Amino acid sequence: MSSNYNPQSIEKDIQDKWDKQNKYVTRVDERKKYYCLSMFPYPSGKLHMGHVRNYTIGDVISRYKRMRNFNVFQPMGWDAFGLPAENAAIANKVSPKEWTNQNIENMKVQLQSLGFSYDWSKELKTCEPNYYKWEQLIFKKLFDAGLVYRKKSLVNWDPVDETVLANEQVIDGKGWRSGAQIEIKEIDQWFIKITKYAEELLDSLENLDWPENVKRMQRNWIGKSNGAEIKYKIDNSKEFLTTFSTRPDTIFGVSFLAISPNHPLAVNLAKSNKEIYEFLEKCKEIKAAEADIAKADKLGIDTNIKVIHPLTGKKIPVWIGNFVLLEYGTGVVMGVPAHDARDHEFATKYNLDIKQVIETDNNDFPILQKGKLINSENFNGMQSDSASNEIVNELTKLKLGEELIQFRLRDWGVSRQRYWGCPIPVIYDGDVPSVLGENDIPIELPELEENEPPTPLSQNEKFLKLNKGFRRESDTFDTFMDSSWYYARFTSADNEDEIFDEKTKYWLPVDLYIGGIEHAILHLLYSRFFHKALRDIGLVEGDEPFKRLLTQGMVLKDGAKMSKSKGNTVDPQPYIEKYGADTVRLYMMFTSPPEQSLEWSESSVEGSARFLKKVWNLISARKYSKLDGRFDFSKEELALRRKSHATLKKVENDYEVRFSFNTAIAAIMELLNSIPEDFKDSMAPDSKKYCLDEAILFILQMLSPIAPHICEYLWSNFYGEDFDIESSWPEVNENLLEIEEFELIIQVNGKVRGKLKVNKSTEQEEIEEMALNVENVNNFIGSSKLKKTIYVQEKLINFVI
RNA sequence: GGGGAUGUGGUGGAACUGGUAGACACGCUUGGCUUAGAACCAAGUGCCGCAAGGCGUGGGGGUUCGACUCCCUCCAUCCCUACCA
Repeated sequence: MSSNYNPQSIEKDIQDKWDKQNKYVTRVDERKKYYCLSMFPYPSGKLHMGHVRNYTIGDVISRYKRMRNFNVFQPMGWDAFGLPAENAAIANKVSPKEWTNQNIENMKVQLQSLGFSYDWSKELKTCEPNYYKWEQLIFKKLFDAGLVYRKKSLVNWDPVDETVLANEQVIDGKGWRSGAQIEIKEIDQWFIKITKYAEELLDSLENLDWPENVKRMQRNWIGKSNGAEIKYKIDNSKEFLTTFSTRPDTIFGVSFLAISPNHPLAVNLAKSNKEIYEFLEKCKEIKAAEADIAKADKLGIDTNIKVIHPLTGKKIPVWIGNFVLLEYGTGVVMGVPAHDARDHEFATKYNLDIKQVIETDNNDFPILQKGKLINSENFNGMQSDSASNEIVNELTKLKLGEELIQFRLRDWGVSRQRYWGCPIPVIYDGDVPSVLGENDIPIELPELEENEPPTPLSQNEKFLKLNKGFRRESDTFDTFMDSSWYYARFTSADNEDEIFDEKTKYWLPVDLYIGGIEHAILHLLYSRFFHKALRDIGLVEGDEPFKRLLTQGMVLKDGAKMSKSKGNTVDPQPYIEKYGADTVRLYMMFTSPPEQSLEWSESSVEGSARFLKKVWNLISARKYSKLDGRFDFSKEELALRRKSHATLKKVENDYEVRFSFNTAIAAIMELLNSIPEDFKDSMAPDSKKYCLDEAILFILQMLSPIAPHICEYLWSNFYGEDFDIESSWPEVNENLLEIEEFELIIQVNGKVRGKLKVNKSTEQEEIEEMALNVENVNNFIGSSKLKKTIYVQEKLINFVI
């Protein structure tokens, strides 16, 4: 007699068995490899449902691929450096290291209790010298390759705490702890030349098997634009102001130039002009995040400097505008109020000229579309595109401009003024930096004393001070550095002597990368760049790190992304304890398709638990009958077999092509529901038993990637221990899928008025006649004349009257 | 401000290529079982309507024999915006 389904005990047993067998420790072998990677977590404390969703998707695919005889590598590790550890350290008086390691321990136990088939022998933590020494080596190699440089750049400065703040730590322009008005400050920082790879990063998106929306976001972010550089001579000076514009055709509509508050000219003017000085001070109160700058009121101040228009020779005023970014283009914008929305807003506010130079029917400024030029001297009557060419030619002749391709993408600033990060391996002799090489690394992060709060390394004299007046670099790396190459290090994480090895060659690239859509741009772009740079310094092969990408939608709680810092996380633990890991996994996969964002709700967890119970009740007390399948099956028996095979076909497609786990589960539920009662009777004839056995085997195999514990348990009980469910996948018998009848939908004027079972071999004429004779259809057509009849093969017929 | 998504019953969602809207679940209703409850089983369940039928995929408009699906427009929500990860 069967006992009740008790997930807690069987899950523990099955997991112990896997452990004992080292089942998921992976080795290079002759099978086809499949590297399935889920984005490693920041160890924030506990798992939340967003993690569970992400990691269940990865595990389902890994397990499925294993059943299809792939050599699957699925590692897991920790993105262990970062700001929250420092915050926690200050709040709770534990060192960032201790806090992080404790969190890792907790989260690892949770991951293991969910039964994810990770190869833990390759676990890595980015906060260990063992990992970051290689990052320091990479930095040295990038430096030697000419990809690293230093330049001044802006940070949010808290004048009270005397620290640099992350954008997240600035709330309404105030420091989150001190409450002080922040100010934008310029400091020296390290940059990596990602822009050198802009063109390649753009071009090689083409062939990636990534979701179109992610590719689109990356394309827009890189932002290649064709335009021209145009020089405006400063009146009464030999200097020029250079602008970049994608619309040189509107050059006759320029009525002002706007320069960034951080532009050297503006900074210079502020030294002798009190009003400008005050304006710049005011601009410093807006935090250095693009969204904040863009949303701030557009403010400007006239510098009283004029420039000479390169084609008309007219004098044009130069303004300072708080919306102009120094980092993008030249930090100077040519203002064309009639044909640019932002310029229009600015000009209206400050009463600057608005001059129309493109003809349109209505004069609703701004007019953004291209068209025929007016008010443009010799260029009147030309169309925008050819006018742009002609104008650029003219400017080139005058040596006042030239055609230019510009990218929106900016170089990557990797300096952070923090404690809990990878030290940048540099020492200074006075102001002169040298990047340390292989023999001098790792530069280890200094340990903190008991109860010592973490302060930026710049305040740690013991660490900074070296012999003979040398000093260490006090900045640490952006944590995006850590996560930009971990996918490669996983393959050789057990190798202490080399950064990468033979295994790296075997496993890379990642065949499927799974993670949150919020990483669509930064993390994924930095990793793609790193891979190309690592390739060019001879450390890896191939052009791209991630062959295929699956971006899961966010798990929301109270309408916002679930995250520790927002304090709206939902811990899976109580659910695992109440229902078991299989139910939690099943529920997360069933409740919505992976790419969609999902508002957390537990309302139907019960349904998932109920389904597994049904599976248990059907199978736990049965044994496989070992029949050979040579029967003359009845219609009913064939129907069940057809359902089994059709479900298998659908599930294969859902797992492999569509990543649509909710529909796969629904199909398996349907199959289970469709088994007639009399097939389950112990006295049922062998032919029925055979069909039932087939359905049971299929259900267990199809479900096991999602609910591996219960399926493995039931499988060995039903089928026997000698054959592992993980090394088996059934085959679809296409012959069984053939049907001789189909249901015809009959429409009148596009509305369904009847249905009819029709034999597949029936001719169209006969079908029309049969359809017209259906009583309800006849009622609707009555004596009306048929205008048109549309027949869709084996599907539908529509009579238009 | 810019970029990317999403919007379907009371709820999560399905409809894969323009062809039956609401699969599969949750919830709810009724009945069975039970001393009672839980669990389980059976039937029903988009809305309006006694019915015939009509209406219905965020709002408005369009293309089509036919639109959740394509086009235009508006609205709402979420994510990213280079120092949260």
